[in-house]
Amino acid sequence: MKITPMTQSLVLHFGEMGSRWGLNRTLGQMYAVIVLTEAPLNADQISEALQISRSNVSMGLKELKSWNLIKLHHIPGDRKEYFSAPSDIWEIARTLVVERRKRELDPTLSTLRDALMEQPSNESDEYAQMRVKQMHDLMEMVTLWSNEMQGMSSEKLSALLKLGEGISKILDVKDKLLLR
Amino acid sequence: MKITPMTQSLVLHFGEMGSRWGLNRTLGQMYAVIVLTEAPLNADQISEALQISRSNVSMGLKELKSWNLIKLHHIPGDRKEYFSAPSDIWEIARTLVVERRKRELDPTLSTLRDALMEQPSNESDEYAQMRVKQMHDLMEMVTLWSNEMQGMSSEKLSALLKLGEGISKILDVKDKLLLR
DNA sequence: CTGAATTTTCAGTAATTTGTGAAAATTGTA
DNA sequence: TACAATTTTCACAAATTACTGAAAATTCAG
Repeated sequence: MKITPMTQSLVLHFGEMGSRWGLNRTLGQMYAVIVLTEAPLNADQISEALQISRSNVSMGLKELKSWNLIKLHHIPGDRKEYFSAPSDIWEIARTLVVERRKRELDPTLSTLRDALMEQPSNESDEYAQMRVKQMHDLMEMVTLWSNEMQGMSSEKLSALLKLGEGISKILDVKDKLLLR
Repeated sequence: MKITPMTQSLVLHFGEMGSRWGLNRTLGQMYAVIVLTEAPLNADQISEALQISRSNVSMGLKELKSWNLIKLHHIPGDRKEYFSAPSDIWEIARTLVVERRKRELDPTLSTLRDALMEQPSNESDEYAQMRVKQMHDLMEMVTLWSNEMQGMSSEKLSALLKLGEGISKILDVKDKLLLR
């Protein structure tokens, strides 16, 4: 598959960013080309578009699947598998947040809980445990939000984000409002 | 500096997670030991506690400084520099969000803007540009939030996060409330 | 200003991560 | 079931990233 110069430069950029996003260069490039192309693509097309080996594409797809970021299609009369990204960008964002939470927060939350169960052996352990408690509570709240987000419709999510600076005002009046 | 078993296991865990957090193993370990220790530490103490070279610590501190994650102290009569983490965990979280946004979103936002300025050369470019527009708008909203967060007090931030599932309800009644 | 203490830099090496081709496994159709 | 098409796995190679010790630079007390 040929790729337009515009897509090409976006793909390169997403490759660069991929590493900063917990993925890696190839994964970033692969997802870019999938997101930016309307028709579902098969592994060979991706391999050709990005000039990477077929086996590398296979591994990349495996990982994108584990992130729930791609949809699988079958084209009648064609044995190949075709892949596309969700058409709703909010769905992609929601998935990214949830999956990153699973990878970045959940394991730590569990380690922090373990540390809280331990008996502090001295003063410095007591301090450490106090810090652990703070981190734990904060991360638990973030987890709650991420769960909340998971269940929100794209419309609602969009409305929430659009609040932007309005959020501060809302916080100020929230108590009054909810008491009615 | 000796390190208690409890701190030790937390440090190891944060090392593992470090890589998932856009830092790296050593950076994760370094920040863990700094956050979990009450007294500010100097480079030699960190080097000893983590069993890594003095030069590695120097490079790590440089990076932690660039993330605005550590505070510098001087102890009278001692020429060494001492480092600590903010005592307010919310401040740490706020800084992390802002710095990650700088690294993960800002460069992409600018690339997306560039792509939007270009003249689509054909139908597939038109589709790509439509996707770019969606991503751009979404990321811009997230940026707005991150800026908002930057200016929020720890108390307010905490209150906001505590809303948790309440956020949905608030969204539902927001229009009514703000119209009064 | 001198020089000892301290921090930073950097070139080389070590460790880790990523990518490939070939072979194995799987899939689906005839 | 047989077999060709397709996908996956995996051992090795390539590329990238992280770590070290030695040397250079900086800092500051006297």
